Amino acid sequence: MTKSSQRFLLEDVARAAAVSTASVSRVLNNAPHVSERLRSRVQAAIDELGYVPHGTARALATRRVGAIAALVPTLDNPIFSTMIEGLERRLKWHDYRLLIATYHYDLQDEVEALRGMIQQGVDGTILVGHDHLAETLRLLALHDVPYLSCWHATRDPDWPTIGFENATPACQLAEHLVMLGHRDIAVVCAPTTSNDRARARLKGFRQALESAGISLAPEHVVTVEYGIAEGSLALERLMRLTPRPSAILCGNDTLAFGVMLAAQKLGLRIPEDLSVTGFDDLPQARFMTPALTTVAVPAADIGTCLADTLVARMKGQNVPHYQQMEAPIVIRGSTGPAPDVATSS
Amino acid sequence: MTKSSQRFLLEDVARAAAVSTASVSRVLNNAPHVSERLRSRVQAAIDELGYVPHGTARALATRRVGAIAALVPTLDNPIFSTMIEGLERRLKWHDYRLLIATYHYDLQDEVEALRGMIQQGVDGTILVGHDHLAETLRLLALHDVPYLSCWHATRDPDWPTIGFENATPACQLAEHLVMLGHRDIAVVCAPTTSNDRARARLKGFRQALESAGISLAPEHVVTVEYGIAEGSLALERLMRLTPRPSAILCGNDTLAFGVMLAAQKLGLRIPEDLSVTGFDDLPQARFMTPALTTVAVPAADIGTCLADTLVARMKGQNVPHYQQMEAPIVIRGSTGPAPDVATSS
DNA sequence: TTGTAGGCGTTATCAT
DNA sequence: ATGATAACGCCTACAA
Repeated sequence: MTKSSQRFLLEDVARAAAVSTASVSRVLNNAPHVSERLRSRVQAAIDELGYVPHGTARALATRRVGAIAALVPTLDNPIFSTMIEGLERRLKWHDYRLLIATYHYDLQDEVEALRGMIQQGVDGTILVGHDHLAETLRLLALHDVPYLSCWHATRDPDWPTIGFENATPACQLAEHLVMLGHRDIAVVCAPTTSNDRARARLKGFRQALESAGISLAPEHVVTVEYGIAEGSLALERLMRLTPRPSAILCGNDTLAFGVMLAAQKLGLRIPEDLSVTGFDDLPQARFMTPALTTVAVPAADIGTCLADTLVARMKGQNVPHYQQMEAPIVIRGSTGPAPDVATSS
Repeated sequence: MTKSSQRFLLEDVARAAAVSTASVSRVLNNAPHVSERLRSRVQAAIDELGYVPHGTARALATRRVGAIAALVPTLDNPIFSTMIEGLERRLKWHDYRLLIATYHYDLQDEVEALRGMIQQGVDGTILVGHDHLAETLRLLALHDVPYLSCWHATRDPDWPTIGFENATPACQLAEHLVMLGHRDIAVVCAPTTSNDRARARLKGFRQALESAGISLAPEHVVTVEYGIAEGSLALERLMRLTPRPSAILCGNDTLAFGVMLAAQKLGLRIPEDLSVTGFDDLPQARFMTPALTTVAVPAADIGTCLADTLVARMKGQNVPHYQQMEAPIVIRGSTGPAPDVATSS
């Protein structure tokens, strides 16, 4: 009934097996040059005592913790939790634990979180996107923590990354609308400060429209926080414009849901009166009525790939600095010919 | 250009400030009995060298890691990622890091994950639900790791918990349907093995119906995996029954979405031809057409409360063994009078 | 108030 | 192949 629930130490195992602590350690880490006789004797002692190695002590001696950190903007966006799922599963497979911190798009918070993780002791770090404070990079370098960024496609020597193009599919979505005859096109996007992905998508939209000779007026770009209700508000604002846009490009699926809802509430038919696009391809996108035209972001695959690549890098293996995954647009029922075209035909 | 990027140690700070390592340590942990003069001198040295304490070494000496583990079934269900969000934010506030592992409703996997966490060294653990293997409890006790369970309302001396009733609101939902005149009621639920929450909900449904004199025949209970498509399949199966059920109780919102979609596809109007209920109150529930009648699960609050309570417990404070939160039913448009009633009136 | 020295539980470098 | 023993980096009695 002692206060400290006497757990056993490596030393106890050594004593029980009548060998040295070094030998126990060797068995534990199945090092070479261990006789089968000794191994089994030690193993028996381990089993009998129910000995569990002390991770912290091991970490101190090894200078390897067995954990990596993931710093993500938020987990409330399913696209990130899906990525984390993939990451965690694969890390577990590699026998690494996952530490998580969120910073809600506040890059200073990201720095603090990173500082905490480094102090905690992590063997590697995953960051989202290309927008970070200089301090972030400095910390990473100072403590030479292996790291990887993701979700963007910027080739930057400072930022090894596993990502996808945000601008390109955004561009394709806009071209798709243009091809359908739309000329009055508006954009609903997430705040672009500290969010290169949102910026890249907006840039893609803009670029495609401009090469089609369509300029995106400031009042045609509405920036709102993430959320269904927010998307609805954005549409209501856009529908007060004259002429009304015939198509809405949304920065993500959730905003698109909000836009579609508001449209229905306004009596607008989709896609006959209004075309809508999203970005992410959340599970429900294909089930909406009509199904949402969007971009399929390989969230789970990115998570898996991040795990494999970071582990390889931590092992000192040479891994590609830049890995790009496909983020194809998927065209569904929420986009259709522009009303004018339909009418005038 | 040495291999090891010379980071500074506490010893270096001591030397730079011309004090003992003990003094530096005292400043670091702002212990009492430190003169202001010494403190500022040490602080200056710390700042100048950019010294960061070595968490692992500190953990070994202190026997306190500054991290807690959360073992959740999955992160692909938004209800859990929302809880994790709340948990992580609050833990950060308490200056704790969060380790995450998922076990996909495989309790043996949960044990393995827990073992990993304990070995890793965590100061506390969060578990979901009341269904666990005996080994889970044994590990927790053996290593006396403070722990908390959540999401259920079972009063069990072994399981301190912060949760809510699953059966009660399920019951209320069923009663609500009965009150609306429904007699042919079916249930679509998630697999109940290793999932006490799903079981409790099913039990609540069943209980309410039975006290209304309605028996839930086996073919009226369809069990499917989590997912929208799965919900749709379940409804298709149920609609082959004669007579067709006039109301569907779903184990969670996602299944309910699937059910509603399939219903629409079959030309059934909701709620005129079919009433549908969910459980969770995901963000989109209120935005569906019609809006979903469901149960509002306080996911984020649970996360916050878990953090506060676990931290208090780790500090040795006396905390309630059992905390219950409200999970009120919210009645919306997806439920309405039974067709027969409407017709016969 | 400040300093000295031993300990936290493993690993890893030497010998043997 | 196995065994001593010195790190690993910090905390904390205990001493001054």
